[in-house]
Amino acid sequence: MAGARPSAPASESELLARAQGLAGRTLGRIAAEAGLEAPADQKRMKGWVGEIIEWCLGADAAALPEPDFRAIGVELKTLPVNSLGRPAESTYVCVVPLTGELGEWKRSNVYRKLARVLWVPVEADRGLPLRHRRIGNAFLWSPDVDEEQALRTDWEELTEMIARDGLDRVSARHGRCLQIRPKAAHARVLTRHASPDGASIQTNPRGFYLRAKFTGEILAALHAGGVRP
DNA sequence: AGCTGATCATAT
DNA sequence: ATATGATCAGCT
Repeated sequence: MAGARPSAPASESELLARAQGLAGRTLGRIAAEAGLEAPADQKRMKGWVGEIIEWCLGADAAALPEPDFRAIGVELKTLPVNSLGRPAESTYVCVVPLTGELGEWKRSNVYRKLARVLWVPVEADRGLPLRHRRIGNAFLWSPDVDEEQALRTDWEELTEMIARDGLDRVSARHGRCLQIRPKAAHARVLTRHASPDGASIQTNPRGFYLRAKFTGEILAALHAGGVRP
């Protein structure tokens, strides 16, 4: 790498200022500053956008089950947006725990991951090469009361459904803002899961995802001048 | 066009 | 295999 990785930000305002400093720049440009080149094969480097932004901002918890910015407890999420500025994809949150207790909402990984998020919109039209994609205006977010209620309701319903009917009865069609979808290298990857009757079975790992409709509403509230906590 | 199920890269 | 980072691809 040509450039040195920035140190971790010491505060939310420092992180936000850094992230907003990326607005309008292309991924090719910030990659060059890190001594990298944007991959030509964007179909294979699915996580590259998130990783380069993490690098630029000094995230220090990569590949750990913790917030990206450990000291200040902030999670970084890039938000792929189309030419209209609307989210083009769902947002992965975390894996669905398949063993152990159900727990309660406020102790769930979903709640903890989403408690404080730095959203970084990035252009993501499929025909646009990675190096030409521009970064948008980053913003800090926590769920407001309505959003948290909606997330909590989905989480509790999905969790109860798994316990009552089994994971294999839960599809991506369930959940208004939070959904469950496969999360693995491929469909043959299996992990252990306790079925409702107590038997241990093998199943494809799943993840919690935010629907694009939900993240789109977060963006819309911003543009409407909504005040956020 | 939107959505669901499947998939790709990397680190531990 | 499990977790991180996500987007792809095909069907409705």
